[in-house]
Amino acid sequence: MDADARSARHPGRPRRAATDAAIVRAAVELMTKGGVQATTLTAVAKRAGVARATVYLRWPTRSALIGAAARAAVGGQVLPLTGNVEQDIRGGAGFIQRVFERASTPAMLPEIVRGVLANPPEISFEAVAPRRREFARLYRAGAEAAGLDPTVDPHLAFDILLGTAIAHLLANGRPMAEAEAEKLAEVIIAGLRVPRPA
Amino acid sequence: MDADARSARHPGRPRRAATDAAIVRAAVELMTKGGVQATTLTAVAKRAGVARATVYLRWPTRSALIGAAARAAVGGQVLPLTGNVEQDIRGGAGFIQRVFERASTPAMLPEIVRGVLANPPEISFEAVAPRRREFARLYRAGAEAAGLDPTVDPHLAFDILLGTAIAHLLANGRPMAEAEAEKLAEVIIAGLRVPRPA
Amino acid sequence: MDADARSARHPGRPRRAATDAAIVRAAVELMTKGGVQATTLTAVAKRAGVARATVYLRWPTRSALIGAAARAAVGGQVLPLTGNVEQDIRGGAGFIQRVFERASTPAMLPEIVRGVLANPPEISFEAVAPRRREFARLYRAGAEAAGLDPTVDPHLAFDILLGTAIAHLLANGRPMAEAEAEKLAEVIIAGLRVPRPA
Amino acid sequence: MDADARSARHPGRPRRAATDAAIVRAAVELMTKGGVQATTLTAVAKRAGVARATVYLRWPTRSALIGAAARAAVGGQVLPLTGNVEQDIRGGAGFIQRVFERASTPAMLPEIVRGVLANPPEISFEAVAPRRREFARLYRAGAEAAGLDPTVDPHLAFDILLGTAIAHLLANGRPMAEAEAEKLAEVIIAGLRVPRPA
DNA sequence: TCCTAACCGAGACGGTACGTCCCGTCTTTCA
DNA sequence: TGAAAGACGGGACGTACCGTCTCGGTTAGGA
Repeated sequence: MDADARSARHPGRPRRAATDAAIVRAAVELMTKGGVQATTLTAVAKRAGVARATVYLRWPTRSALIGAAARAAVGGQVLPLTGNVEQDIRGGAGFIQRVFERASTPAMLPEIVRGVLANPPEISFEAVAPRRREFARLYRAGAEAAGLDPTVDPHLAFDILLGTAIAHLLANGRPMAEAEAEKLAEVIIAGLRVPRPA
Repeated sequence: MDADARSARHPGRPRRAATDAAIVRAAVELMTKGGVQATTLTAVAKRAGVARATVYLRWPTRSALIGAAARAAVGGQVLPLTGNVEQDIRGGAGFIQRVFERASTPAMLPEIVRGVLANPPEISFEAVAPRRREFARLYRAGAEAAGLDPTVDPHLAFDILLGTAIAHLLANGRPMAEAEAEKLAEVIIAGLRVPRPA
Repeated sequence: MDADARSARHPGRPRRAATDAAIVRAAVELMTKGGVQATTLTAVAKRAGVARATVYLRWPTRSALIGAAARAAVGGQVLPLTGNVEQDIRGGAGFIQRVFERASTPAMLPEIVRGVLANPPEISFEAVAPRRREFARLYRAGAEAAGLDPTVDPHLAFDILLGTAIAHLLANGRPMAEAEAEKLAEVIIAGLRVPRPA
Repeated sequence: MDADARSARHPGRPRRAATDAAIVRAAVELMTKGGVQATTLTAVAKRAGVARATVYLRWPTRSALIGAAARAAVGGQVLPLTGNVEQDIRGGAGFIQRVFERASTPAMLPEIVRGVLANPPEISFEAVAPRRREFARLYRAGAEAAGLDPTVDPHLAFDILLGTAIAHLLANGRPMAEAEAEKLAEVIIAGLRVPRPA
C-alpha cells in the first residue's frame, strides 16, 4: 500500500518517510519504558521530534498508532516454516521464545490483547501472528505423513505454543527460557502423535 | 486477618459493606458492556449509586478499582482439584473453558494482562488464577503415580490449558468450545505420558 | 441570651463553654495566619482539639463560624465615648488606629466585608462596629454646642474615620500610623467646624 | 510591551481576543448576580461559551480570574483630573459615588479587599484605583496654591473619599447618594484649608 | 446509684469545585 | 500541500472541602 500511496502522484510537499518510522519507534520505546499510559500522543510527538498534528496526518487515532507500534514491534519478524511439521513445531517454539525475550513484547502484549479483543477490533490478530494461518495449512497438509493426529484443529499446535508463552509470562513475570520452550515442543509433538499400533 | 480487622473496633462511622460490592459490580458490568474506556469512575459511581469520593475511600486509583473488578470477575470461581492428576487436567480444561465463556472474562482479559504485567504489578496473577500453585503441587505429588512425566515443570499443564484458552480467544474472537477443551486435555495428557516400556 | 440558655434547664450533659472559645480562637488564628481559604472547618476543628461535628453543634455553617470569629476579633473592644464630640472624634481615631494595628484586623477584614455585603447578610455591621450608632447619637446631641456642623449626617465623622483606615490599609498594605490618625482627626474636626462669623 | 508582544510573531494558532473579554464579562456578571461563591469556573466557562481548560490557558487560578474581573469592573473607568485641587476633590467624590452606584462594585468589593490584602497580593491596589498616585502628585504640586494644607499626606483626600464610600456602603448596605458625596467633598476641602490669617 | 439524654471523637458519605492532563480538531505561519 | 506550534472544546482524573450521618464511648444531672 506504500507503493500505491507513492504512485498516486499527490500534489504539494511529499511526506517524509522517515517521519513515520520515527513516530513508530518513539511509540514503541515509550510503551516499553512506561506502558500504555505513558504513551501519550504528546509524548510520542515530542520524542519523535514532530508536531502532534503531524501524527494525526498519518494515523487517525491514538489507538491506531499504538496498534501500528504493536504490529511493528511484534509482527515484524516472520516465523520461517519448512513444511516439516515436527520441525516447524520445534522451530515455532524457539521463535516464539525469542520474540518474548525482547523487552518490547511484554510491553506491547497488553495493548495487543486490548486491541484484538476491542469491539470493533483495532488490531487484527493476523497482523501480529502473520504465520498462524500458514502454520495450520502446513499442519493440515503434513500431519498425517508425520504421524501426527490429523483430526485435531490444525491451529492447535500454534495456539498452544503462543498461549503457553503468554501464560508463562503472566504467571512468572518473565518469558519462558529456551529449555522450557524445547520441552514444550516435545510435549506437543508427543501429545499429537497418533498412537502406534501395539 | 479479617478477624483481626473486625475485632479491632475502628472508631467513626463504619463503612457500609454493601457499598464495596455495589461498586465492584458496577465496574464489572461497565467493563463487560463497554470495555475499560467506558469504565469511568464517574460512570461506576453513578451506576453504583454512590458518590465519586466514596469510591476513592476504598481504592486509591481507577486502576486499583479495575484490578479489583478483574479479580472479582475472574478469580471468583475456584477450580476444584481432586489429586488425581489426569482427572484434574480434564477438569481444569472444562473449568477454564466455562470461565472463558462468561462474557466478563474476555471483557476483563485486557485489563488483567495490563495489570499483571504493569510495573509495579497492579494485579497479582495468583489473585486471578488462585489454584495454579495448588495444581502444580498436586502434579508434583501425583504425576509419577499417574504415569505422567515427573521431570517437566509441574505448572506446565496448567499453563498450557490457560494459555491455549487465551490464544484461542485472541485468534478466533470467541472462546474455545467444550469439545475443543476436551481434545486439548487429551493432547496434554498424551504429551506428558511417559513412554511405556516396550 | 446566654442567661436564657442556662436558665432553660436542658437535660443531658451540658456543653463545655471552653469549647466555644477554643473553636473561635482557632478560627481567628487560622484566619490571621492563612486567610479565609486556610480556615477550613477541618483545620479549625483539629486546631481546637475538637471533632468537626462538635463545631456543627454550635454553628450551623462555616460562614456562621467565620462571622463569629470576625465579631470576636474586631468587635471585641468597645470604643469609649464621652459625649464631648471633639474628644470622641480624636479618641475614635486613636481607637480605630489601634484596632487596625492588631494583626487579626487586616486578616479578618475581607471576611467582614464579604459577610456584611452578602445577600442575605451573614454579619451585621452593628456587630463589628457596635458604637457607630451611639457615636451618631452623641454627635446629633452635641455637635452644635461643640461648634460643629449640625446639618451633616451625624454618622459622617465615624464613617470617615473607619473608611480612611480601611482605604489606607488597602493602599499601603499596612495600617495607619498614630500620627496619621491624629492628623485625620484634626482634618475632620476642622472640616466640620461651622465657619465662625467674620 | 503590547506592541512587542504583537510584533514578535508567536507561532501556532493565536488566541481569540474575544474569548478573554467574554470570560471576564461572564465572571463579572456572575459575581454581580450571585457573589463569589456563585462564580464557579465551570459556570464562568459555560456562560462565556468556552471550555474550562481555555480559561486556564489565560489565568492560572480561579483567584487570578476573579482578580482580573475585579480590575475590569472597577478599575475600568479612569477618574479625570484637572490639576485644580479643589475641583479634583469634588470631581473625585462624584466619580467615586457613581462607581459605587453600579451594581458590580459592591459585588466585587469583597473580592477586591481579599485580593489586595492576600499574602502574596493577588490584586494590586494600583490596578483598581489607578489614579490615586496621580491625585497625590497633583495635590503635592497644587495644594499650597489652592490654600490647602501642604503638610498633610497628599494621598489623604483621596483615601478619605474612597474610604468613606466603602464605610458608607458597609454601614448602610447601599452606596452614598450624590448629595452625601458633595457634602463629603466640602468637609474635606474645609478640613484641609489652611487657617486664613485673621 | 442508676438511667438517660446529650456531648464528643472519629470517620463514612453525597455532593461539588478545583486544577491538571490528555484527546482530537482547528487555525495560524512558514517552507 | 506538509509541517510546526499552539489554541480550543470536551471530558476524566484525583484531591479537597462542606454539611450530614452514624457509630462508640463518655459525662452530667434527675429519679
